[in-house]
Amino acid sequence: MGITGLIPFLEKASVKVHLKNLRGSTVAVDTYCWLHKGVFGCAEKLARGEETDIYIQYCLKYVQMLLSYDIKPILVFDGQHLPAKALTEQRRRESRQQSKKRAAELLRLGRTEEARSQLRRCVDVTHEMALRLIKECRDRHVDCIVAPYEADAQMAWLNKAGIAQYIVTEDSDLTLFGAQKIIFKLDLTGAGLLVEAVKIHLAMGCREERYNFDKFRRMCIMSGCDYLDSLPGIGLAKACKFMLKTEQDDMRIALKKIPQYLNMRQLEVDNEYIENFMKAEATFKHMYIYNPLERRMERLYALEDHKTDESYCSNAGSLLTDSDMALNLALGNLNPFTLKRLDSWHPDQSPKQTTAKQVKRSKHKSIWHTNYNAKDSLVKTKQSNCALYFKKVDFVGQAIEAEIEANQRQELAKPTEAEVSNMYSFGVKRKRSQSQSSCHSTPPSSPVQTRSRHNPFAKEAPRSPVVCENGSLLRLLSPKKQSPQQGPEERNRPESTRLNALKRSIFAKEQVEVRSRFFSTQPTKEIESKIATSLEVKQMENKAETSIAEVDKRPTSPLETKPLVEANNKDVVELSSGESDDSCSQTATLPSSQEATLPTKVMTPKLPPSARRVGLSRPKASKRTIPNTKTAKSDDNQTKLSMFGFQKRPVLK
DNA sequence: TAGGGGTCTATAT
DNA sequence: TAGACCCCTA
Repeated sequence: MGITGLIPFLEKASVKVHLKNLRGSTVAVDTYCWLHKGVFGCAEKLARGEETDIYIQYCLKYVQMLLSYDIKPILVFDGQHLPAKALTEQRRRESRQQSKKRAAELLRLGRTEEARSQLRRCVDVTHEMALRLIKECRDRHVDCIVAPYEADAQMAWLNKAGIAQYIVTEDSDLTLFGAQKIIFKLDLTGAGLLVEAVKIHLAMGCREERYNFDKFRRMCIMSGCDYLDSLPGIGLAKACKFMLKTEQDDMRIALKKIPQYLNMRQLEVDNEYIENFMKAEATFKHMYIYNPLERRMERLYALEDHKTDESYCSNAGSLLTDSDMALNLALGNLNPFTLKRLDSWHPDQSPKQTTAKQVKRSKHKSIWHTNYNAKDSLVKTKQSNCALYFKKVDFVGQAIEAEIEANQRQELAKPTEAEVSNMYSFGVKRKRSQSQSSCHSTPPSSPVQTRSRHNPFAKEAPRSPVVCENGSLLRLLSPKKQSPQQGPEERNRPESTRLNALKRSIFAKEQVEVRSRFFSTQPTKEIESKIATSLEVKQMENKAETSIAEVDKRPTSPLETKPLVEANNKDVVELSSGESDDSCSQTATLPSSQEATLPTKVMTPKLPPSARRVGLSRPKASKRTIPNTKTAKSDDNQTKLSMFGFQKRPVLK
């Protein structure tokens, strides 16, 4: 869930970063983010119960990338669910179960594309899958650690202890655990967005001397987090306003002033909300982590350091008294949910000469080494501009010099940033992106600013006039963006809007199926180059239309031309029969007997544009009915909260 | 008009 | 999980 809108909120505390500038450092990685993305690419295989290592390879690509920049990765995995999240997890399991049922139903109706979409939602990342990755990492001498509870707290501790200088994650919650340097949105080109805790006051809009981290954390909790829903009508902006106004450090007193300070007289802050707020704050501060140097569990911050009453820590996990069990959990040898032993690897035992496969091994010192100390996390190396300079990584078992040479050749052959910019710049601007880029406080590191897909954080570069300021080729070609039938209002729109509508209608007529967001096929490049040289919008439409015909004519793979496969009703019944989806102890896969129900790839009949939801507007039927909004919403909120294991919260009168 | 909140989509290959 | 988009409220 995270903190809604936190990453954009932290824009003034953020800066674009590239791994080449982090050489010699250690990075803790929220590995479930990678696993989730990796699983997306092979969800159908997993759902069919087929063997696949696509998700492993996906993660290893990132590991390899970090190593190639001489960065020591520490892969961190989630452990047990916190009691506060048990019901959330149950909800997720139910949701997966629902997706499984829907997939079965859709297959029965022959709507296989939609069924695929549902299948992607019903596959979960299990500890067994994580363990496969851990084993691969062991082969490569890459450190892994399973947190007793949330990986976020574990990574924040690694950062606090000086073991990891940076943290890589997609989850904005991590900022609340006190991590100092967090890299969001790391991509396979090595680019990411660095958020630095020391700059958070800039995002909050207050002077440094009036800022402290507690204010920020409290603001985030107030706006709604994993451990506490927000009060109705309170988001980040209002929470920030309140935290800047109040001088009261005792939140039990301060929170009661929310209605006055925010001029929301109808808001009621009761004692239950205040108690739950205190518990949420304690959860972020005092969650249990595993200290690999001392080989014991401890709290992220000691209770006495923050003068926290232990009674508030009921959601911050509990201490495992069996130290051997705690160690084996941290090593990944135990299933965190069932505590069943799955492996017996131990860092103090000499590594087995297991693998016949040729893998590159890192020679960074392991955090599990008995003589490891935080100073070992910084590896002194010379700077290099070559992104794939393997020499510094000091792998063994490989012809390194030859590889360095090959990689340098490859690096030199890459297009320059300016070339990439030319290839991918379409001049698209969405309203939100504009506002974000306008208040970016840090200058770009490169003299050539790009907006390429490879560098999504690059600012708009001064460049030659673009042909189509109003929409990218992507938007042009996307059949999802078809507008409703043109009416009288449509005719009154500005010319550019009408032209766009016309473009969309052209493509609707052509029934183009666009598969790649990046239009990587050859005909697409032709479209781009044609459009780039055209100055007349009308002319561009004609050319695009021609190009679409080319796209349509492109040879289709045998898989694409497979006839629609009728679903096997018997299997569908089995599929939807509600077998338990216990992600805690089993892989969330469908029985292999259901394989026949999943055709490899089929073309589905297209819905007419009018049958689709255009944009994201809510269907008429689902519009909120104003008079009942507050009561309905607060009821819903209370339900949500009770599912979190907390009591009902204050509602609007 | 700013901001909260609901809904939908992409994520990989 | 984040972001985009849209609708609604104060």
